[in-house]
Amino acid sequence: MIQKLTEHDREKLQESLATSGQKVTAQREIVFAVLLAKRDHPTVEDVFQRARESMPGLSLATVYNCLETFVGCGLVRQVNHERESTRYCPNLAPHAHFRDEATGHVHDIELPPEIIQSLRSILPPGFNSETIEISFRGRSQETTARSTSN
Amino acid sequence: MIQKLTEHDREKLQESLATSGQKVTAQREIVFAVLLAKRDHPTVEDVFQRARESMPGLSLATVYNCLETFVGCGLVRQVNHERESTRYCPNLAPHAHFRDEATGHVHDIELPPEIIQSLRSILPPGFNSETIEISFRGRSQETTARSTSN
DNA sequence: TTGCAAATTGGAATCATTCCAACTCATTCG
DNA sequence: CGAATGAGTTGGAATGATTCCAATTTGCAA
Ligand SMILES: [Mn+2]
Ligand SMILES: [Mn+2]
Ligand SMILES: [Zn+2]
Ligand SMILES: [Zn+2]
Repeated sequence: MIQKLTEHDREKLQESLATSGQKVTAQREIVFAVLLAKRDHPTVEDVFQRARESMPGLSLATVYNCLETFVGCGLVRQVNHERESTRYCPNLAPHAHFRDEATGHVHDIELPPEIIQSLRSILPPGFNSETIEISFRGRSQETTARSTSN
Repeated sequence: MIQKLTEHDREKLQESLATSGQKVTAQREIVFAVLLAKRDHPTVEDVFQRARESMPGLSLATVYNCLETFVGCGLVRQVNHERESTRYCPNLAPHAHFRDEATGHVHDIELPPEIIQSLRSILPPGFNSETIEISFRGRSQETTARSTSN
C-alpha cells in the first residue's frame, strides 16, 4: 500500500499540473506517489501493479495517461534503454543512468555541471540541443550500501 | 542500386564474421554494402528497401538477421532514440548521436577521448561500464556543409 | 552424389504502446 | 437544485516493431 503524498509533494503536483492547465485527480495522486515511493525506475506495468494496491479499479490506460501527463509538465523523466519498456524517474536533478545487465536495475548517476558543459561544447556550430541523455551499461557490485551492513 | 563492397570492406566483413564462426553470404554482403553506402543511420525498413533494389527476393527477416549478426560481431552499432525504430550505424569510432527533431535526421558527433574518460570517472566505485551511450536531441541548421555551397 | 548445418524465408505470434468510443465525475449555468 | 459541459478515466481494439517458427534453400564436406 502506497504512502499518501506529503503536503509538499502534493503541492508540487498541483502546481506542475496547473501550469499546463490540468487538474489533480485521485489517479494522478496515486501514480505520482508510486513514483516517489520507490525510485527504482519502474516500468508502466510496475507502476500499474503498485498503484492498483491502493486503487483496484485503476486502469492501465490511465497509468499511461498519467505518466504521459507528468512527462509533459516536467514532473518526471522517461528512461529508455535499448528496446526495453520505458521506465519513469522522478529525479529532476541532472543525472545519467546506469543499467546493470546482471540484475536489470537502473541506477541514477549524478552528473556534474562541468561534464554537461563539456558535452555541449563538442557539438559543431549550428547544433542546438535541448536534451542530452547519457546511459551506461555494465555490471555493478550490487552492494546495498547500507552504512552498517551485516 | 547499391555499389559492391570494396575489396577492403569485403575483407573486414569476412574477418569479423569469421571470428564468430560465421560466413559471408550474398545477403550479408548487400546489407553491409547498404550500411556503408549511405551513413544516415537507416532503420531496418530503410535497409530493407535499399537492399531489395539489388536483391528483390531478400526478406525482411533476413535483414533483421543480418543486422543482428553484424551487431553481434561488432561491425555496426545499434542506435536508439526514445521509442523509435532502431537505427544502424557502421561508424566504429567512438561517437555520440544528435537527433534533429525537425527532420528526424541522426548525425554523428565525434567524441574526444578525454570526455569519455571524464564520463567514466563519474561512476561510483563498484560500477563497471562496458558501454556509454550519449544522445543529443534538438535542432540543427541543416546546412549540407559542402565547402563550396550555392 | 549425398548429407549436414547454417542461413534464408514468409507468415504467425508477441508485446509495448496508442487509439477510440463509451462512461464517469466535477463544475458551471439556468 | 437538475442539466449541460468538458476533462479525465476505462476496457478493449488496433498498431507496429520485433521476434519466433517451421519449412525450404544453400554451400560445403564426406
Ligand atoms: Mn540496484
Ligand atoms: Mn542531416
Ligand atoms: Zn533517474
Ligand atoms: Zn553513428
